[in-house]
Amino acid sequence: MPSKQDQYFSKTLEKGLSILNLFGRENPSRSLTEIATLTGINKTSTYRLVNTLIQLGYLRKSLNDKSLRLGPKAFSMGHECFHGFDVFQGIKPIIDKTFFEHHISIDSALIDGYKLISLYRREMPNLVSFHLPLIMDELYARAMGKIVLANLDPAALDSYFATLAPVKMTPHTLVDIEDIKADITATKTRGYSINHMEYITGVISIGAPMMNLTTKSVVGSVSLDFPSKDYPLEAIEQQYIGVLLTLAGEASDLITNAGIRR
Amino acid sequence: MPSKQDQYFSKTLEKGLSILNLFGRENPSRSLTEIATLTGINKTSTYRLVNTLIQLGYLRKSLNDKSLRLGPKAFSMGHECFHGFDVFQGIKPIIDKTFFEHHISIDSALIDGYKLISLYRREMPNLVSFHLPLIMDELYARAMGKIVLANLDPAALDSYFATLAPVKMTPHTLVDIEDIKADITATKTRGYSINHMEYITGVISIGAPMMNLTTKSVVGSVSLDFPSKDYPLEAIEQQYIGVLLTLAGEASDLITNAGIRR
DNA sequence: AATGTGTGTTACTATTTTAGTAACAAAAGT
DNA sequence: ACTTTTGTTACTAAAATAGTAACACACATT
Repeated sequence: MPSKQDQYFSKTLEKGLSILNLFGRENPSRSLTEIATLTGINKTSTYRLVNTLIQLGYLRKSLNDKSLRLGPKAFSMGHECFHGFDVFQGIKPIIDKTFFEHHISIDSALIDGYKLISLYRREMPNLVSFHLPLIMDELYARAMGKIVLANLDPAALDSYFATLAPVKMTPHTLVDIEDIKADITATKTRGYSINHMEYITGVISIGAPMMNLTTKSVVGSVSLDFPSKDYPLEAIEQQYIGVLLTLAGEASDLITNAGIRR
Repeated sequence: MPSKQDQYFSKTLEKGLSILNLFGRENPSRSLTEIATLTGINKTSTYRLVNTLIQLGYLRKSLNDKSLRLGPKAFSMGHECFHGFDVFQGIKPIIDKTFFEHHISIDSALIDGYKLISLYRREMPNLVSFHLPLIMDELYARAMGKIVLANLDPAALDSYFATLAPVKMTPHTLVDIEDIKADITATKTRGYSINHMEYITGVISIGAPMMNLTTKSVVGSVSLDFPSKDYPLEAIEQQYIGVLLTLAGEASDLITNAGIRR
């Protein structure tokens, strides 16, 4: 008898994908028992699913036949899923236009859980060329993260703070939970977020949300990034808030038309 | 009773992944029936799997609730699978080293079926900046493709030719099947492949295989690319075959150590 | 407005697959 | 040599999927 919950939902597929999602740049290699405990799937089923992924080329065993790693098929599928994502193609011209018009560094990202996935970015040479991670955890310390937090519903925000352990990355990073909460509240009323060298010394950013205008929920954000030595915060706020909000509006239109939800 | 074939293989997961693989840059949008016919999965099961992928965020429905597209979760997983693939990280320094030592354009790719997936590339400014596709179908017209074909076992090569419909991309492109077969044979005895403006006018390339030295099977290839106006073919062959084969050897070592198979 | 066609969705069970326990083998660590 | 851990296999109850068929809905044609 099928589960009453949802007959038209495949738990097996969900489990298989959850296994694949355990692998990434931070975790290139995992063992079978590790996978079983992390996913909560029993060992036999884990073995079956992992074996399937191996046979299909999504995973492979290391030479010593122990640890598992991503296989070439995962690489090629990743390729396609990344470049085939139409929003990625759609946001390019929007960001490029603003980039060439105003000559400022721009970044954009989508939410996945409590992480931000870098969508597309353009960088000016005047910015300290920082190798930004493509997956960002530190929502509390980044303009793109703050504006997302400010637009989450209270329940989601609470569960974010429940497990948050802030790390001081620069002298300006806020690490006290109450300070961060106050900052988020201020961000909410302000309508855009400010990151004053809290993530990288010498970089000031302002962020605005990408909203799905139909569901009225935040699905990502955009930011403008400036070298602090050439751009004092006051000057940025005077000159670039309009640019930021226009850009965010265009991005939100794209998101809404594409029907992206969280 | 479980299937006698393999109790430790999940067909459901295989089907779910095959659905996800139908999407990509060439095919950003598909319908349910299209998916069902392409995969050969019956409509109900397709519906279940697609529904699962939607609920998990890997797919989404367009606004008119008809066609399906990749979702943000596919994008983020793609990201991770792409950048988390250790061979991608491993080949970078190898190619970079050769690039800075010899100042030539270099490309590398892995096989997936009868396609080449671009792995990592460095390009010199002197090369006509061609936006190469990241997934390459025209194996017969590219140096990286030819050397792969030359190293396939006869059966695989036959099935490649069985469905091949060559397209003339430049005046030099070989489109007669017999010509192509002869070229592959010549490539095999030569040990490296030559592409003399068959893919892009003005670009000459030489290619060598990335081999898994344990299984003695080809898993990808590397190529050196030159602008034909500065580099006649003879000069390239005199000067760069050694560089190419050294590079291919290093790449093969990497592949073998990583245990990449086809 | 009526009709037909295609597409997505749901209902219903036979059939197949998966979960879970347990046992075993092979490494790895002590 | 012994213990512990990790991967693999056997077995069957329990659960999920496949397949058929019917239905609803939109769109196009008449």
